[in-house]
Amino acid sequence: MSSIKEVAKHAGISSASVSIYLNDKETKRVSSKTKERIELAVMDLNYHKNVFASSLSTQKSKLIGIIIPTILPLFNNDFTNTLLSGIQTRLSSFGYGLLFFPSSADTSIKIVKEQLEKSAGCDGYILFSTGFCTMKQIMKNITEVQKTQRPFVTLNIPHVEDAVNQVLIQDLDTSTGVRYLIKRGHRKILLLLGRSSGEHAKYLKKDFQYIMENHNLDFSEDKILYGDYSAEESYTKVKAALKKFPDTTAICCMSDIMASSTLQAIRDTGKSVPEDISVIGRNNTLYSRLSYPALSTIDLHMHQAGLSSANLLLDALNGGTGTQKIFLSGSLIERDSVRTFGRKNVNEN
Amino acid sequence: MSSIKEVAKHAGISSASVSIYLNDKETKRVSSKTKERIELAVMDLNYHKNVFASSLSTQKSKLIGIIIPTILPLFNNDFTNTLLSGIQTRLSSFGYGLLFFPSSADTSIKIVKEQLEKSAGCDGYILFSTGFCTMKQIMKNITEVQKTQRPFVTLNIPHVEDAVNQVLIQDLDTSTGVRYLIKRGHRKILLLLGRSSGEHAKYLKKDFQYIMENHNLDFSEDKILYGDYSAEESYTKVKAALKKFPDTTAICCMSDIMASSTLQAIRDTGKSVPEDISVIGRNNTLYSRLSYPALSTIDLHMHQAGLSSANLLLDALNGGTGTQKIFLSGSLIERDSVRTFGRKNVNEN
DNA sequence: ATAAAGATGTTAAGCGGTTAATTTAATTTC
DNA sequence: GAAATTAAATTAACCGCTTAACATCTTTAT
Repeated sequence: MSSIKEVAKHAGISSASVSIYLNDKETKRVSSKTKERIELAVMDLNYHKNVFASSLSTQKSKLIGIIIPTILPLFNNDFTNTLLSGIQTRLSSFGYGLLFFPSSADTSIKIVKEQLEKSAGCDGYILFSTGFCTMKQIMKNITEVQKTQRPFVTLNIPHVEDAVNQVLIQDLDTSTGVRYLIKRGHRKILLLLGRSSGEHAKYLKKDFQYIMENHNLDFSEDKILYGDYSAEESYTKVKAALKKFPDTTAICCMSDIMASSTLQAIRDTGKSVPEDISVIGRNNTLYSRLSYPALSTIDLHMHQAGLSSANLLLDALNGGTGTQKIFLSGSLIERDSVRTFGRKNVNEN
Repeated sequence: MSSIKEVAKHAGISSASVSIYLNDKETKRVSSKTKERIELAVMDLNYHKNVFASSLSTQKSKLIGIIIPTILPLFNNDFTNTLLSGIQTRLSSFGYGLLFFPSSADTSIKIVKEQLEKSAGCDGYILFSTGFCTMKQIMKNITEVQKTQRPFVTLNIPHVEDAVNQVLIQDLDTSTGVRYLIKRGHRKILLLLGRSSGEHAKYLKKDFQYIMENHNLDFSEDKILYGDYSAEESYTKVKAALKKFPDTTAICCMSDIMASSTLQAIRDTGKSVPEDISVIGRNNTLYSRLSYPALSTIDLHMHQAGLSSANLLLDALNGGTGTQKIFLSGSLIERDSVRTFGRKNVNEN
């Protein structure tokens, strides 16, 4: 790897001139003849600026660290990928790169610490949360990122009081889906969640119970299924539950994949969707569009969430003062997997 | 951000000792009392090593640059995501981070140049190709990466004669799928590709034509459909093609998503799969498992390809000499979307 | 002709680590 | 108790780039 000094020597000038020119090709501080000579030397030596030296010197890296407290493989989760895609789209157009430095530590906090450690020097961070994290862990994670003194944004993390830039995805709760099913006349409803542990799950359970009891509908713990976000597990759990609760008329799923699997499970027990059982998914991914019947689902606008979080970060990076909280709410996408059950009661909330 | 000097001062020792200890906590060159003092100072000052300074000094970054010649959003493509997931899994466990530095340039070569420019200093690279690239461009891209003098691996790129580490995904051609359909008695076959331009498309077309003609089956250019890798476009194209070729009995698709969409298109023309028309997908993604009927598909083992490419890179990074080419071949996954047509002719190749 | 202004270059001190070489201190050996 | 050995800590050069400050050379203005 040739250095700026070699380029300078090759062009017969000082490295300062090279640096000045390379950082601003329109500069007036270098004559056009010299510029040509530099260009030539750069070509001849196939010079590439050393990013680390440059970052060290300028204290800017044009790099954003993505902090995801999980030990699971990345890029393997539709939900996260959509967020990342949005983030990348926006950040790229402003010249920022993305840095992923995974960790193999065993707790969410240790993971975050290690990721921050390894990516120290980034201009900013985007902090994710995962279903695993408890609220305590989330708060600790936020504290860790704050220690870097760099701008950051949280994504997929519940609202916190602190002065922290946040993009908040509403309708992470069950209410939209469940209320919709109730509105359509369903009373025997099953809820298919991802994992049973973690802050999010706790919240969802409570929420579901609240809604059901509020509408005087049957609720019991075992009407909540845990599909582990996987197709297989969801299939198994739904099939078992349908045996246990054969009068079920609707299933509210916390992901399109799980909903798609639910479709299979229902089909394989000899019932059909939506005639016998209605199903609603979540996230409006391709899965919901491609499944048969096409799934009604809740669009969480994850791509937009990614874009928005990048926007917040860019604001902060450009010296924007004050913290922002962006609330995104989901929208119901009606397709073919939900039917009205019994008589319509349109006015119910 | 506190520096190593501040830590040293705080601990009352020289920065060299701090550096030595921090890089090897078991070192004999620092006394245990001093170690404690360093630990304390690090805690007090919330010290994080500056990655750029460290990389500059050691000429190692523990970073792998991912070079993907596309201007499309990343993390938005099942195919690439699966590869990335494999790569990340393996590289992470060896402490490497991933760097994405997208570019907005307008040609594949410029993109690669810009990405390399911005990520100069990475320990190694993984070079992707995309459907857009022609063979010429691919070769130029390889040359660009070679110029960095760093270890690199190509992924999703056709075999090249040069001494380049490559993971080659066999069955990128149509033959497996088409031959399988022929073997099952189909003669009126449609091929659904992604894009019509680029090296890959050219190859696929030729391949298809060869197989069809070799089996004395009807071939014409318009039996090749281009779904642009998207669900919508595929749907439209398949629907139109079914009108044009109503006697079609099988469709070979170059992605599960496109196949899934094909399923819909067939359903919406009043025919059923596999009774009237057989469909085969490609990549064995969740889409193929979750669709109805479950899609027969060709598992390309993309996750393994990602792992393998990381392995190659790690070998090279550790001074491994010689180049390796890993060939991965796909396996046919038989599910419910293909039926035997007419009489079986098992012995046909 | 001379001062002022403008254009073009260079010098050198960082940025925050790492590490070979060296010094200083503590032990061991005889 | 002096010499040799080992342990512990330090010095200072270096990684490659940036940039404030300074130097030199042209122009332009007066």
